[in-house]
Amino acid sequence: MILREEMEVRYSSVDCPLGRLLVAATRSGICFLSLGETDAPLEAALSSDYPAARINRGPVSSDWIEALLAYLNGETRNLDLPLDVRATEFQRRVWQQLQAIPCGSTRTYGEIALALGYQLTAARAVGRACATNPVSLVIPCHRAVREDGGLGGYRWGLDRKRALLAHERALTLGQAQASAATFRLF
DNA sequence: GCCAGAACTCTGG
DNA sequence: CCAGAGTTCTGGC
Repeated sequence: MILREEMEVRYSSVDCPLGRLLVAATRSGICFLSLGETDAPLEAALSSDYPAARINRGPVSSDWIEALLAYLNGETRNLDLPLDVRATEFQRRVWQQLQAIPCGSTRTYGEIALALGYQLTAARAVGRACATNPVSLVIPCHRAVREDGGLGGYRWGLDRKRALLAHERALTLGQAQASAATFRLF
């Protein structure tokens, strides 16, 4: 990930249906999100992505955290939160495509490549751009899947990707309550 | 700059 | 079904 000197990052972590959720933000928006079992690896991932930033545990907008939890609890389907992420032009275009995928559906890496005007073979590069998305959930990289029906990969664990897609599918079918109640990993 | 390696996809055996 | 090649981009050296 790109480093920005003198960047001030605060982070906070909470329990959520998928385990631990770490939210990191600058003054202007969310710059990093991670999901895992325990805080330690999530903190390590944060510093690894922002090696030059001044990172401290501290208050993060409760509105943002509430919005994320509401989404994970099936109370809302859209996440429209301010972001503060650095990206190459290509990444920005891919991430924009990801955000255009409606909750409950998916696109293949190849479809995204074509939508951007590239050859189908650019799918691999699209996968790379998805993999380096620093703000999962808000930029829904879990909605990108393989052409052959496979899930592809997920930085925070394929079980979470699978759970997120099942959750969103259920939400779309109007089974929010059922989904919220059964949202689990294994 | 150059290079190896990707969260891919298609082809051929 | 598996191996290999082709495409496009990125991070590290």
